[in-house]
Amino acid sequence: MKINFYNSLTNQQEEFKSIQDGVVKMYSCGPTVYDFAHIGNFRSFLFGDLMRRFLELVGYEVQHVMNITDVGHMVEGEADKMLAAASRVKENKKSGRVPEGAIEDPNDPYQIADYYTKAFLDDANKLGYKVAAEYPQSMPRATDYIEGMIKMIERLIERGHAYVASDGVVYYSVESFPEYGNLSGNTMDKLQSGAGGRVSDQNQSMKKHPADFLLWKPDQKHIMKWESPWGVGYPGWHIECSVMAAEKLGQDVIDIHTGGEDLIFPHHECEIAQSCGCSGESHFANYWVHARFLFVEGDKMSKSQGNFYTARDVFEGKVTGKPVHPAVLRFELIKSHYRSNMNFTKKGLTDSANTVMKLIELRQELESKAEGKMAEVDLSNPVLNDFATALADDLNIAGALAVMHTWIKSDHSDPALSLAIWDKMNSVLAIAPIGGEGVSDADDGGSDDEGEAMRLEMVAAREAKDYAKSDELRDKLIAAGYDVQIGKTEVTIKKKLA
RNA sequence: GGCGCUGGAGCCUGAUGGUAAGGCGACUGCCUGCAAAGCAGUUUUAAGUGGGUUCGAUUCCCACCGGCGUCUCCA
Repeated sequence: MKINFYNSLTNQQEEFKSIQDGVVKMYSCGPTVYDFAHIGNFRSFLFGDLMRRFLELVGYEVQHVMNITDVGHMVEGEADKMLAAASRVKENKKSGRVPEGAIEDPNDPYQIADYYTKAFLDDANKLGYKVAAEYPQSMPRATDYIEGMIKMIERLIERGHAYVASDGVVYYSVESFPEYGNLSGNTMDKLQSGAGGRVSDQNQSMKKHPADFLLWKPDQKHIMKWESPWGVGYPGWHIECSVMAAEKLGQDVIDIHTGGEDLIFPHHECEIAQSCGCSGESHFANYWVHARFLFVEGDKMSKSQGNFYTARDVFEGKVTGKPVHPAVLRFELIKSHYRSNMNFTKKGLTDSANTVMKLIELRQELESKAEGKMAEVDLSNPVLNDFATALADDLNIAGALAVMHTWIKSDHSDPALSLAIWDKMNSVLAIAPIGGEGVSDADDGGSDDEGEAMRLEMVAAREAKDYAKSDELRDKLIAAGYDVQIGKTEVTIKKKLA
């Protein structure tokens, strides 16, 4: 099957070929762990997950690594991120968002990072992020790789790509790497120093070139610091990804590197400069694939706008007023193309809930009809072939979903076959539980005691032909988030997914 | 200003040089005590603007306009 991805490096769709036959090595830039991850973060992460799962569907063995950034990097002119996190944690403890006892000492950055790392893994797991669910060893933490970063910096100095400035700071010399700017288009002559308004002139004076970026900063006072040949201090932001990608994936050139579009410059540009500067190879990753940003109800998501949602905000019902099943959020976040700005809306969420419910019900129906039988199916199956072919076209998810919708409506006279097709599609979509997947099925269509009590009361009322009472109970159940169906003699209720 | 992406019905969107497909929603009917769900049907003047190529352009090309990202915190 011919697979195309849009490569940010060349600004065009390219046919995908892996370096090693049948194996794909991919790296995704992960979260910084000094706050809960938001739905925008997850849109980008889940796009990487979708890509991974698609590649597996078509037969690749995928080695997917995602880092956890737990080093508090210095932000010029602002407080250190970990220090900022410390004060936020103190506030969150007061408000109860961070439970009592979860972080004993908010002034200990390791405890903060550890807490938010666990929270992230928990969210990612619920959302069916395969690496978090099944390969936690492929999620390295930056603080465990300081030694490797120091080695890479030493090698970059040896090879003439880095220098120690007069203030003791180690910088990467962009002029030593003519390819700098190939990914972002921000070549050295075009870079307008400080056009983004984030650079202070002060820190520029020690550099050989304004675009030179930091590799190691000696700083005794920094909240997280390590010994190094250049004094006690901390590493630059970009070096961790170069080091962890090489160490975890075991080679200098990898197949795919993903991330949010904002990471193209400077982060990914700098990663390329570091990795290639160190290895001498012409490429760090052969395919750079970036996800567009997410909007909320047509606006940019921002804390000041009040439309800033973490994944757990959505789960807990802070967006819709009702709890949302993680599978619904996952589906909502992956159902639009990764290179378009998706618009996250309440309506979209309820739409997704309907689709997810429909799929789950179809599977339950197929399962009971199949009576334990399961067919073997592969991509020679026309439905799956159409599904995979759509995704092979730069992850055309809408096309794949169109295939799926058509298939749902089609004839399912061979339930064992349909079940197998369903599971194959779901191995990519991961919106409902199949053996060992990350999404819990605890509340898929079930009901709790309170709902059950109301249901029984309703049945009794109906036997007594007390329709007023029956209707009242029905309204209550609906308000409590149930779908209520009244049959000839029975009443069934189902917890809605969103 | 540079570089890059993007523009379709109420919403999300597929394919496509020749009738623009599907999903959601909405509406109607069957069903129901009434609903819901399900099934059937309806939702027919939907492609930012202006040029160009063409017998014919939503599709290819150019310009413009709008939206978005980036230009040293960032998914």
